[in-house]
Amino acid sequence: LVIVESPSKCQTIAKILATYVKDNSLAYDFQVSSSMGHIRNLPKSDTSKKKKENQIKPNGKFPYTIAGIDLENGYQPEYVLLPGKGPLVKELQHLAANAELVLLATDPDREGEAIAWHLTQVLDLAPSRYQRVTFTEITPSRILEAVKSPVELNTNLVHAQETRRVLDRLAGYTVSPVLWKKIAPGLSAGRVQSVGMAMVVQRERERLCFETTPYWNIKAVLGKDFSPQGQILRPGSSHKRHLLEGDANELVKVLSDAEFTVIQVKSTTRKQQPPQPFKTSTLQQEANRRLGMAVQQTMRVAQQLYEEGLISYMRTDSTHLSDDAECAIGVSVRGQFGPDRLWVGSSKTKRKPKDSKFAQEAHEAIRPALQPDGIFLEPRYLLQKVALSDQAERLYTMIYQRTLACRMPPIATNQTSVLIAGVQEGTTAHFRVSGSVVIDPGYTLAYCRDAEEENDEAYLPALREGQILNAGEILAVAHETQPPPRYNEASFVKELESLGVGRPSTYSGIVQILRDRAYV
DNA sequence: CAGTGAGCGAGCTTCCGCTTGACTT
Repeated sequence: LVIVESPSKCQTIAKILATYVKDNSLAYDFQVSSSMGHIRNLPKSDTSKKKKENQIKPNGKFPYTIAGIDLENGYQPEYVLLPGKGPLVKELQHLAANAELVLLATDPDREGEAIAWHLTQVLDLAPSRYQRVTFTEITPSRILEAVKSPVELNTNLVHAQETRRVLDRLAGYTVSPVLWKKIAPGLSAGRVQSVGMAMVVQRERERLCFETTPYWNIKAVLGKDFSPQGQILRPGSSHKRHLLEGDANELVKVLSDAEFTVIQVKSTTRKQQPPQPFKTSTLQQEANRRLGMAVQQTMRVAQQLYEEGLISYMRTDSTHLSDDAECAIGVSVRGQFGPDRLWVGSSKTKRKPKDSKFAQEAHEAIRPALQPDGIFLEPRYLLQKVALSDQAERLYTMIYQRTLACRMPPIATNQTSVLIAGVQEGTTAHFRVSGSVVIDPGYTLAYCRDAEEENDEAYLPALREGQILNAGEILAVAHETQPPPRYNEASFVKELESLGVGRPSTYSGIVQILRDRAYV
């Protein structure tokens, strides 16, 4: 009996194992089943009987209790079956009893290890009756490898999970009742949500104490055929100069008859590396920015795509791609953009996946799923295969394009920066104007950049050093300093992840709690 | 005697993280 967490994996794994049994690589017959995530948890609240017991403390201590945790006895947790899991557990018990050996194949992360341990308890498995096996990809070679080389159940991980669980309850169930009493019933506090809330509060405080300050700088419209709108620089510096209104107007007057000369033209090539494959947090951010989807909506649609066998697992903190996926990317990129557009890079230049230091990497990156022929389904054939909502189609297309782009060359742009001096009666003012032109679109052929990123581009006419420019209009332009922006769902999730707060399966839930309980 | 209303007491809210599908709006 093989037990995994997600039922959608069962059939795939069963099929793979069956082929190995057929060619005698494996000696058992296999049955694959799933736990559907966790099977046990701390009780939501103590039974009234237990509460009464706890009210009278023989040792005279203040009767303080936390549901499901024995405070007097080394914080021993009490576990109960999750509501509704009874029939499933019974079925697993039955299967386990009739199986020669139980392979615990839950996810190779902290929660997965704990689920495996809970299974040993609930299914009453002696150490000789079970083995722990792990794999991060559901491919024939990896599955065979895993089954042939079982590992020890990692009790350190199991303890870590239990500690996490107990601490979360201790904190949440201690602070929340204070809020009911002091503020309003039904409020909540916890290790994750309160940190998220604090982020929002802190940002709002920064905004409140921010003093908007007006400033001016000077724009010079020069030349006949073009109008480079340069920014005036601080004397002897390459930084933009911020002026007071009076000084700005004064300078406009002085410069109105100035002679403008190009004193430096600097051109550099800039390369921008392709992005990393999607993981949950970045998918949520991009779907929010590009498709205008709420975090929760993104996850719902991604779940549909996953169930249709169109994308890999959508709750992941890894940007790793399997070898099979790399091959499929090669086929797609070569087919659509030509063989020279596949960018393997040398071992030095290749961008290594740089995952968050909090990542547990139980799964792959979020990418298109491999079809039976070993390649990705092109977005244009998507609707022929399966009926999908507009949103699902757009999300799949975004994932497909991003996955290809990750293995394509960097985008190269030519950045030109021109320094112009305006001289009048001994006063010299330096202006700078910059432009950028794409010389090699690189990965943007597959995955276009944000409108925001493209805004940086500006056409610049050919200019040479020493060239005299015709003075046109000189303007003082008023600006205001801006407070830091409020979070949106995307930037909020990004910040949570970078702080290591929450997990891929909970990002959307955190947003939901803050909204539903009207904390924000 | 039926209906009304005051007063009282009991029970509930809450954490985080892993999974679906069975529910209702």
